Amino acid sequence: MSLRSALLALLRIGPMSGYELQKQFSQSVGHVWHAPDSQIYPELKKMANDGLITAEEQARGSAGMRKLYHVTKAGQKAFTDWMDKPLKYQRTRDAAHLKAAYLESASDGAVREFLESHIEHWQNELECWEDEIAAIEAETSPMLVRRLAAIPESERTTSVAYKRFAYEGLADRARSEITWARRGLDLVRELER
Amino acid sequence: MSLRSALLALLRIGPMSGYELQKQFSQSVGHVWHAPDSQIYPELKKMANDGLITAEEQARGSAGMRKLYHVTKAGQKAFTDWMDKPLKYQRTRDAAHLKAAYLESASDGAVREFLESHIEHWQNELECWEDEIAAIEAETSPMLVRRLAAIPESERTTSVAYKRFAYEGLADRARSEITWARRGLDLVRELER
DNA sequence: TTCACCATGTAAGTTGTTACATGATTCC
DNA sequence: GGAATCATGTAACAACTTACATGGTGAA
Repeated sequence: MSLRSALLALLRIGPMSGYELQKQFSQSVGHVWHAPDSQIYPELKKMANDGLITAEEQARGSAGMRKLYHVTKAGQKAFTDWMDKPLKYQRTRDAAHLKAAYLESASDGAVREFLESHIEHWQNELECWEDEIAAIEAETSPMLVRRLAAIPESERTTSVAYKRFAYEGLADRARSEITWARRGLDLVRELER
Repeated sequence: MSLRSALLALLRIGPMSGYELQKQFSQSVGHVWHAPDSQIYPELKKMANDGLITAEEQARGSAGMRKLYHVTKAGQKAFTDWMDKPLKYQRTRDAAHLKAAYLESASDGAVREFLESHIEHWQNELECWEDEIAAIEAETSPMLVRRLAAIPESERTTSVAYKRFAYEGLADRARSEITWARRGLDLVRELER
């Protein structure tokens, strides 16, 4: 259901094609909720079937085609319903921490490599999110600018504040993972003695 | 592949039935990697087919039955291979932060409820993990005790240290989520003015 | 003309969710 | 005799992954 909500959230900014949505999912929103194109196109079709969006078919050139999706009233409602109803939390499934619990069974080099690549992974994530925060603050994020233009002035502060808040949470998480893995490297050194 | 590795990790402690494994997945390991029984039983069958484990059938009473699963050499290898090869990180899919980014579209009460239930959720998780850490330190965790009895003394410190390290990472994450959501509640108050 | 980008998908397989389904044993 | 717990699954569905498959447009 979250993919659907993420798509609705983007389409509420303005009508978009599957391709444009897909671009967003490989950039901005994609850093919060990832989805490949092979999931996006079928989902859009299903959403159109369910009446949440409508496809406006446009010709491009002589033979090219594209479908611009618009959110319907039912779609708006589906989105605000999702916003207003409590989130269902998934039970934990954390491969890195599962592996960490059995690190005594890994070969010497593998432990260090694991921790170092954990740091690298989360440092990349952190960078993405810090860039997003910077773009939000500077209001250079194209989607945010479009969204802000479409809503009354009174809501703009709130909108920016929550977006920033969301990405800060993700950045916090990344920092926490990095700190943890660094402590792991200290632990390895300690255990070696 | 992580479910398989988690099952192998447990079975390396000693032969167990599907039922016992399932119990572990609803307690200790289940707090790191969740799996329902409907996933465990078929996976055990597949693992037996793949030669990673063997089932020892035991009668209980007159008509009762149970299968004790043992790890084979191939299973041992599969586990250490998983330990030694780098983890593939899943791309981010975080419903709570996705929702947070669009909180300006939620009704007034829903924002607070969302943040409060986020805190509640992560406080529950934190409690589980802190209990696990306490059990690891006191060496009262039955699985850990069994494992420690089966390995040479020299490895015991390492084994305990990594287990503790893993759960501390999860606890850190929970704390980070709680701090974030609390900051969110502050933000709501600020925006109300 | 060729390359980057626009544009839209299908297909097969794996993993995970939710609900259903059944029966034995042990302890009180 | 009844409840908790032991014990093992199936079925239908939803979500996600990986790989494949195709063709148009626009600019250098």
